[in-house]
Amino acid sequence: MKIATWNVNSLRVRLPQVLQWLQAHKPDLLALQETKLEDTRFPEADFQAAGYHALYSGQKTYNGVAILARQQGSDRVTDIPGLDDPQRRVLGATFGRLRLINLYVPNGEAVDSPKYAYKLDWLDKLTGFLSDELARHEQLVVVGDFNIAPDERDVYDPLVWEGRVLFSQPEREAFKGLEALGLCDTFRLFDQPDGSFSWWDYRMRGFARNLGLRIDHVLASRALCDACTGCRVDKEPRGWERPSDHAPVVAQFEV
DNA sequence: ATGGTGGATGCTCCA
Repeated sequence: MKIATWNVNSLRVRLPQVLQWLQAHKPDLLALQETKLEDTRFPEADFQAAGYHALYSGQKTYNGVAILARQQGSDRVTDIPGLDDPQRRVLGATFGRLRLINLYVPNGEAVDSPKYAYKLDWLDKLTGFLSDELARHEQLVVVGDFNIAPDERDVYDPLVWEGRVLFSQPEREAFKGLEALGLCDTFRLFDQPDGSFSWWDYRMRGFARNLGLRIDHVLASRALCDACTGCRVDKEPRGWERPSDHAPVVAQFEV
């Protein structure tokens, strides 16, 4: 089972790239974030033609999540229980025995912003939700744009980023709280090249200089961590013409 | 010098 996550920053713009990537890598599941499309505008027929079922929870202009899957999904969920949030950032579904939760965690803007408080509250509610999901599903995978770089290796310059949004201690503690539930960061189960990132700012030639952060993750329950045979960032699409600012992260499971 | 770049929207917000 190959599972991937990719913040596409507008599916309208990136649709040809997503279709090309699907053809090349043939994942069983691909989770997308920042589709920025209302559900009525979702290009379902294009994905059907490529051999994928689509689940989506979108909104105009901002946010929006989707799951492309080789098999049909069931038990779709689009909200964190107890969190009344019009922003479309959550999409979960069950595929066979495997439960997938796709997240677009709030960015937070800056540590002194109201959006940062919203982010921390969102992560707190998420933790409760995922605790329940873990109790229900032995095979749970939680993927997406977490907008958190978990440790020093995940930022190009830890000193520059210390205390800043995406790398602040409360955010990293929230990430550790997810790990404490029994979710592992599959990327760190394997040796990785230094300077492995999943997002590079469009500005200041960030990608060309590898000034990036690793904020897109594939977390898995214990049973699936034991069955994980690899996890890597596919930097290639970030180098394409008119790219998303994020690269796909791909994990392989022997299930 | 609070920049710089990209996406969607529509005289600006979000990342």
